[in-house]
Amino acid sequence: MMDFSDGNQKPMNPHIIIPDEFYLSEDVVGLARDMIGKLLIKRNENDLMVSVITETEAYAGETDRASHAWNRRRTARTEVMYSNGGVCYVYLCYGMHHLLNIVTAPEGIPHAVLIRSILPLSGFDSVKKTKTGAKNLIKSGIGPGRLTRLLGIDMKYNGQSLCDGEKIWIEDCGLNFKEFIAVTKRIGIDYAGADAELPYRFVVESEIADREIKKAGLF
DNA sequence: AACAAGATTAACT
DNA sequence: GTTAATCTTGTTA
Repeated sequence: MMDFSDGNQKPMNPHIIIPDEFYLSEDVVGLARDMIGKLLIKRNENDLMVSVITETEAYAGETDRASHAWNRRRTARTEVMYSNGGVCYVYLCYGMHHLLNIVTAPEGIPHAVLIRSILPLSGFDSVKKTKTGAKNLIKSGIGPGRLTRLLGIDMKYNGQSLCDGEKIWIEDCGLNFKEFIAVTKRIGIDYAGADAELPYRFVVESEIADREIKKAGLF
C-alpha cells in the first residue's frame, strides 16, 4: 500500500498520470467505463482545476450511427477523431455549447468518449461566484455543456493532447467507483435508430462520488 | 445557395 | 411540460 501522506497529517493527493497506451485501446465502451472516477485536470495560468469524471458516453466510430464519424464521415470536423488516441475532440453543439470528448483507439479509428459531467474538487475558487460556477459546486459540473464552460474549454482545445502535460490531462487517484456505476443508453441521440438503445453511458451520482472522495480522505 | 438538424441549457407556463 | 437561443455542419439542389 502506498503512503500518500506528506508527513504533516494532511493527505497528499496521489497524482498518477495515465500512460499514453491507455487511450489506444479499441474497446471504447470499456474506456468510457474506466474513465469514471479518474481525475480531469486543467492547467490555468495560475492554478490547476481538478475534477473527477462522473459521467461518460462511448461513441464507437464508423459503425455507430450516433457518432459524428458514422459511415466513414471524415470531414474537417471529424478529422481529429481519426487521430491517435489521447487528444481532445471539441465541437460546438446547438450553436452554443462546447462538448468535450477524448479521442481513443489508434490512428484511423475514430472512437471518442464524451465527458458528460464532472465533480469539481479544487481550483474553482475563481468561478464560484459566477453564475456558471453556481453556489453548489456539485451541480455546476453536471451536463456536457456546463462543464466545458466551467473549465473554460472551447474550440482552441480541439486536437489538444492529453499526453503532453501542458493544458489538460487525466490522472488516476486510486478511486474505484465500479460498484456505483449505472449503465444506460445515451442521451440526446434519438436519431441514431437501434444504436440509440446501446448501453454506452456510464454515470455515478455526484453525491456518491463526493461521499467516496471524502471517505478516501482525498481533497 | 439554401436549409434542416443537432451528443444542450435555461427560462418559461 | 414547452420553447428560445444560436451557428456549424452535412446534405440537397
